[in-house]
Amino acid sequence: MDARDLKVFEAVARHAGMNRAALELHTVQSNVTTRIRLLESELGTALFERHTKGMKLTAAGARLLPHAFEVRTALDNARRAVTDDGTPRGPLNIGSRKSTAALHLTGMVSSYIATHPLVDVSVRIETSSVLIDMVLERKLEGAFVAGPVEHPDLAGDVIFDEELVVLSSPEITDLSMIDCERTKMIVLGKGSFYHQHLEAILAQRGVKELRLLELGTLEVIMGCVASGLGVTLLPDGVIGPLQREGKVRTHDVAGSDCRVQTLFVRRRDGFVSSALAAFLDNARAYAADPTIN
Amino acid sequence: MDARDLKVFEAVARHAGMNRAALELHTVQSNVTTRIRLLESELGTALFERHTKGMKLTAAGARLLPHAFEVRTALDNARRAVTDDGTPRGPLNIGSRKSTAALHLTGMVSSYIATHPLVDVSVRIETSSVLIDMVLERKLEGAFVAGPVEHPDLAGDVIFDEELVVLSSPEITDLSMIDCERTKMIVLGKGSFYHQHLEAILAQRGVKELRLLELGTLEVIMGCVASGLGVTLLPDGVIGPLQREGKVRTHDVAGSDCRVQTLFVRRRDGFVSSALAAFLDNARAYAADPTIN
DNA sequence: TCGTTCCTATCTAAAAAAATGATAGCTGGG
DNA sequence: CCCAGCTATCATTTTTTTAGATAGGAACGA
Repeated sequence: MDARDLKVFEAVARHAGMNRAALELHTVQSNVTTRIRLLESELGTALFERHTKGMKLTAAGARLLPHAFEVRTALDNARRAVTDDGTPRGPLNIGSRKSTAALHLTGMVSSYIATHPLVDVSVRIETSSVLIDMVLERKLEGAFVAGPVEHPDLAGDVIFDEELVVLSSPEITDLSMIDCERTKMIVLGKGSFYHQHLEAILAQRGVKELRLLELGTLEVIMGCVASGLGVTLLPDGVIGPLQREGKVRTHDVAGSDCRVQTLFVRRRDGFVSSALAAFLDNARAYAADPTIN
Repeated sequence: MDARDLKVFEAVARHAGMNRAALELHTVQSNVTTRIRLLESELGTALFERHTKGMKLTAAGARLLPHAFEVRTALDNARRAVTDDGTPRGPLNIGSRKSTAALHLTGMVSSYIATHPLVDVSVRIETSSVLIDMVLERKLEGAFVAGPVEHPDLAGDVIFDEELVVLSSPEITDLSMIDCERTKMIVLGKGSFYHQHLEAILAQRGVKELRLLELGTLEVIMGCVASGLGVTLLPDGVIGPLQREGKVRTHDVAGSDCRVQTLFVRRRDGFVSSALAAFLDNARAYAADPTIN
């Protein structure tokens, strides 16, 4: 059994037919027939049931199919490993959930592209579950998603592990002081993790039915909070200056399990290019000290 | 690039020479030379430095080598997947640390071999770290080891998560009553996890310098404890009957972080045979209810 | 210094394997 | 009943792989 045989096998399985497979493989049907027959005789098992309208995987064939994929990706990774000489270069396709992007991506990416000018970075913004699917389908090399993630094919590294705090204008010394009529919940994305948690926290503290205000960037949100337009929920690490200047006030929500972990997930069998490895190093350095730039 | 090429590549890398590789591959040297040359020209990189005394991997070659292994094991797994028709049969090579073996192996294995008569079970008893190495080297399909285990190539499942209790004869109502002169620490293995913990717990409770008594089986240990010969430390799940009959007394050690996790670890890229899958199902069922037999 | 040994590179002819194109045979649907 | 669409098989050509022989370079020891 060889990788070539498995390629043919995979094509036949996918198209459920030798003619169609031959077309894809740029060869002729008789050839495909022979290869499959030889493969079957080598393995001592029928891999397909022959029907007048095409081929159908037998149980043994169905068991083989995922391994055919594995062999293919292993060969693929091998090819890339040779090409990748350790200098980060070429495309880097990653994903991020919206809030992580808003809070940290600029910081991470700007320092990265400065030190690695040969890499073409592309960041796709989606929800965590969409990103996870894209990573599983190998459409992304990895993605920042909300933890925890448990999947046998995924490896996850905790990059950010942040305590969340409620932010308000300095006048609000206690969350119960909030004027429900005039104060809004300010969030990066409607329905996001932060939105849901903020709602839960406020409800728990007797503040109910606040209107929503969705804003796209961290700076605008902070401005609006400072001016008393509403409250928001953010990791305490990103607030820094404004708080020190007394423009906003933080409210601990220690009781409410408000720790958010952001993982970088990638396929375990995926190839870690130099560009990706360097990006992760950079991200971890940034997470350890965001001012590092 | 093909799996065959990688096999040749691997042999040359391993033997650091084409003649020696040719010998292993049952072919001639000229052939090996050609294959390597073709592979290099296909990849566009030199994989070896040619020296008068043999070949030495270049940086690119060194990057390729682990992927060559991966391709080989992927092909290996593919072959096995076809052969393995879902009925557990054939060899099953696993390992276990001593204490897990003493406490649980009989229970797990006896029910397993009863339901899966075609499997040849072999259990190797070693320390956790030795077992982990053996699993990594693919000498074992998996092993019961003490958790936690963190290794990128290993997948671990928690099978047993047990609370430890100190056992004594019924007369000892408090550990401080222990007569240091006459009472011994009874353990399955000198220096084991249980031994070390028992020592620490007793020291913490002011009981010091007990002599050691090492016994091979659980039954003997329980007997000796019941007769007042000494104290021991065991998972609370395995004690059952004797305690209910009032022959031994348990002493909680809640304070001292005495929870022991036993993981079943295996290589992530290893093939999970039907025999192994069935064994793990069986083990989990046993762990959930040890009386299930 | 010379010969021996161990290594890789290269060439040619033979053998093996793979691809092709043509043909036959099967089956279900119009 | 014939046609469309499929797989199996065969003879032929093409490509790839293998074997065997030879050349050349470098280290080692007598």
